[in-house]
Amino acid sequence: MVTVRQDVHSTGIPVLCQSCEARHRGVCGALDPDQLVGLAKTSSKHTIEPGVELIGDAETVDSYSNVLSGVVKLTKSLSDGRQQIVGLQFAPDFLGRPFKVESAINAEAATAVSLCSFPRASVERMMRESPELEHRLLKQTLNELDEARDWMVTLGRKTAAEKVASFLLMIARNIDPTLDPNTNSTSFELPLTRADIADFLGLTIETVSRQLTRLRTDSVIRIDNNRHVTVDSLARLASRSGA
Amino acid sequence: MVTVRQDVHSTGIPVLCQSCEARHRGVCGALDPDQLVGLAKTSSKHTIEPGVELIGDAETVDSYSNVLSGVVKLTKSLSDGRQQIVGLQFAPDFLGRPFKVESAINAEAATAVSLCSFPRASVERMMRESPELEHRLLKQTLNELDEARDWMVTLGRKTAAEKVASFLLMIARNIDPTLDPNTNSTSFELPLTRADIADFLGLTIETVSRQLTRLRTDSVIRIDNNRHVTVDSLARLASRSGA
DNA sequence: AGATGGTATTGACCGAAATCAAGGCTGTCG
DNA sequence: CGACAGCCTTGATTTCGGTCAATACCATCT
Repeated sequence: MVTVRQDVHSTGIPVLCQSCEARHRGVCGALDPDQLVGLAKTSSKHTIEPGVELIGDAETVDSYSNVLSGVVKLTKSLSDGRQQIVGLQFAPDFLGRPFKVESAINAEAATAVSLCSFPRASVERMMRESPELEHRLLKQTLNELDEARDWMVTLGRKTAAEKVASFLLMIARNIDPTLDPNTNSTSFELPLTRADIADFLGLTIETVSRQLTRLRTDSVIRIDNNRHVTVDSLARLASRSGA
Repeated sequence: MVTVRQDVHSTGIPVLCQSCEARHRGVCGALDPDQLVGLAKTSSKHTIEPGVELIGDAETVDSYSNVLSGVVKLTKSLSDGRQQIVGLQFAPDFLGRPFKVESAINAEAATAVSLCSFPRASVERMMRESPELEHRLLKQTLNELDEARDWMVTLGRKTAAEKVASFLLMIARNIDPTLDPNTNSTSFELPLTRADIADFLGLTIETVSRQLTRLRTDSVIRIDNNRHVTVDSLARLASRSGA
């Protein structure tokens, strides 16, 4: 028998499913205790290795998930193999496309990822019963739309140097949402390889590499082990991001 | 006293507000008759000239609108003036960003546009009362997100020639939603200038012009008066769009 | 008609990023 | 250990699209 714990997470978000004692804002926060018991019964926690495909292009999607930790990349491809990353999902984002059985996009773990998944049917039933859940989904979707449009500007109008700087800033802000623009130093692990960054920015790996070395030789950032980035001057990084 | 007519439009969409006897799917279809009377009282129809700004960057938005006819372009700009069109709204799209007072984007009439507008407060009240309305908004938002992500692929990974071909196909499909891929000929008025197309595709006007002349000299399309496009071979256009 | 202004086309040239190619670093496995 | 595979960096060269500049087209107004 599954029981539901109702602790409060340090972020203030209720910890709801026993199967995933972690922040869970995307879905659970909108439900009442009875619904939560039902949801907890059908939910399951997964840990996924980097590179594993979560949702294949043109596959039918039979579950929805909350991202509990790690980064998931959403990609689209042209028939000849050219690829574009169209979104990154960080915890506690919701993963899945309501009202459509077929997915036109690919979801893949960029880092190690832990997920809490629910069967499609449970989520859709609960959406019908609980307007508050749909309201939250609408809010997340509107945020994702804003982000997508911001990246359209980056893709369409920024130079390679500006793209890379914008990317680093975006990652820094997502890893540490409390980051304020006045601090001048921060550091984080890059969740993406050079190839992923290139696919995200519409560039080649060589160009990404060259721009990163340029930021390095100009002492804006340092990079250890290809992954660990230290930003020495957030202001200088921002000034190179094309506003 | 305002009365509400409840005819059915030729598209099957109910015609609801007296002030805008036209298709109106975005908002009104989700409301019950009582709500509609309330909405009709506060709604107002506007006709807007090409080039007029509807929502300014960083302005507060105090109304929501349905696009009844024409095309609205949504743009974002960098501080140095570089501009990117991040979306086009065709009838019967809904215009406005719920849950946010400030708009980060600019909306401008690309063609002559007619709108049916509602005060922010009416729409938000009705959203609270009517889950069905929120449901429709969620669906439209998800569709816009899909479109935005499709364009991210175009912006990031397609060549200039593919971008222009993709653009023409997208316009053709929006102007005539019943267009099936087997017909080989269609024609329409371009709703955007060369400058707008360039801003949409992340190119310059010169490049857009050159690609259009190339399609013309290759007899894929014809153009009259800079605006009226006839596609002679939809299949050949599609084969140049990069899939 | 001629003048004006907005919009589109065309050509010559240039430069940023792609492509091609070589080599370095790190970790794993025989 | 050495060989191998992945990932990243760096350099040389090419190319696609941008920039600059001239011209054309068309509508409107005098």
